[in-house]
Amino acid sequence: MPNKLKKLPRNFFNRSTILVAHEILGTFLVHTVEGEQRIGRVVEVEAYLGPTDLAAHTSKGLTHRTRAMFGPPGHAYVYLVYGMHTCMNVVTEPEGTGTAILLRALEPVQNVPAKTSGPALLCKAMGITLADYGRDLCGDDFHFAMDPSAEPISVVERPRIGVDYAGEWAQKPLRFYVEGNKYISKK
DNA sequence: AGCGGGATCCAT
DNA sequence: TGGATCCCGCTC
Repeated sequence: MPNKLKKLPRNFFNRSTILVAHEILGTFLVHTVEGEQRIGRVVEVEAYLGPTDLAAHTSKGLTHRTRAMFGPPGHAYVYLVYGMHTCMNVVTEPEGTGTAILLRALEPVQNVPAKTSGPALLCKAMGITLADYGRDLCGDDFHFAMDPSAEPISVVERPRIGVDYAGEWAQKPLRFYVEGNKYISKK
């Protein structure tokens, strides 16, 4: 268990997406579900760099679905994939930029009832659904927090998963994870 | 109005 | 390796 946690302010997210992707690793996602705090430590993420990034949903421009990803930083962009799974992103950079960070794996910390390795599995385990689309991530019941006394971590950079359709963008090292962590979704 | 595909997961 | 399963975005 971590020591005292300090909630991340909105300006944490209003910075370069790649920087935020690095720095969000090792922080804690806190979600209160039915009065109970579920906590998972972020160990794997991917950066999606906006309309020029052919792997990003915002490369199709502003649509009903991508509205939240073009919204202000520090909010949740949740979407449905393959007709049955939900994935969660954290919106970064100023409103209108269309950048976000996909959560790919958490390390269970507290009140986490199921597997958290994989973007859809972690949503299920943390109780995140499409109802959380566009939700503020700087509130009491849904936020990220850091342990100021935590040891530094080593970050591994790899190509993103499942974006082979994105041409040269598929090769860019925009997947980041905590080196050696047991809960990484894929090798 | 219809069609094809997807930032996944699990069983085979 | 393929099936589940449905919303989105594009085309007709």
